[in-house]
Amino acid sequence: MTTTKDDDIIASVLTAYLNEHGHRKTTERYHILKEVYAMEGHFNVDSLYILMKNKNYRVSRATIYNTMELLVASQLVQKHQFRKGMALYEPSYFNRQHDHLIFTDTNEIKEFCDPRIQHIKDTIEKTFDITIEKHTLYCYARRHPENPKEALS
Amino acid sequence: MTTTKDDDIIASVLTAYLNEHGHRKTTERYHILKEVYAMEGHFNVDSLYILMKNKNYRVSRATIYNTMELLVASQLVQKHQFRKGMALYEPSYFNRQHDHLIFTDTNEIKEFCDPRIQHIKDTIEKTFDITIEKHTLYCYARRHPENPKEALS
DNA sequence: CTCAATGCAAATCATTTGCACACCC
DNA sequence: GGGTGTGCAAATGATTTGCATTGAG
Repeated sequence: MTTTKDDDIIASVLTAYLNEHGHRKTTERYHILKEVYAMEGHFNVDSLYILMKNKNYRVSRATIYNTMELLVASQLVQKHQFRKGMALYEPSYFNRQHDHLIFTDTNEIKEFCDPRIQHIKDTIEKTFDITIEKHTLYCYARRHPENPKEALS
Repeated sequence: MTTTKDDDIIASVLTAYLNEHGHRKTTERYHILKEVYAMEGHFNVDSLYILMKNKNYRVSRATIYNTMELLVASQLVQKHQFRKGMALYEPSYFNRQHDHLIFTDTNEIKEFCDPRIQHIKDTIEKTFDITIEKHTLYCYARRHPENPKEALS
């Protein structure tokens, strides 16, 4: 959920990015950005495509794929590959850095923040003398264990 | 690199798993297991397939895919999706739990162990009252920064 | 003997690409 | 106007699936 003001902010972030990189400011790019930020939770390209088609936007999957790449590059969106198959995306401008807990049986995804991950990254950067550009920490769990008896022990 | 003794150990682990799950102990499964453990570093299905073809094994990609799934299920192998495209695998029986640092420009992959990741997992398990079955922590960095000047600052 | 497992080739499916047209600069 | 970006449809590529055949139990 974003307000009109929020929409203005993210649009200006995109504009800055497009200007800086000499890309055109097409209407499609702004439409996609708006709808991305209207999505709830994590979503895939196809669900966004269907949604926009239903709203009578004239848009193609190809353009959505292209635009998602720009949105990821401009830090407005994060892309995830939690499992095989399609990638999932999430708007990231108003959220602070978080990691993910994936329930493999219900497909639920929960987010968590733990400051210790940053400490680990700091150590790695010093150890290898590099700069970490991004990280992904995915924890996989199951809500309903295959063997309930084992789960109790 | 594995010794003959190591090969016996991993073969017996596979045997135990196949018995326990009522799967047949086919020669292909043991051949694939042996060659998997002879691979250096992380590898993909196709490189394993080519290698086995060159060694004159009669094997198909389909069988390798099926067998890799068994090897992952039996904890003998770990599967990774570091980037889009093909999955990478690594034998895991003789290695202790580690995480990965991926260099996006050189495709190099380094491993590291940090005990704090276990502490994070412990916290998540308590917070959500669940059992984490596995996790992946991938840190992405670049050896040769796009903008060397920025890298210095 | 029987049915799970194999090899092969065709099918799948998310994503990418080629191309003619549209519209941002 | 010129060329980047778009929509559409066809291509791609890793993985999966169907099916006739093989071989483990």
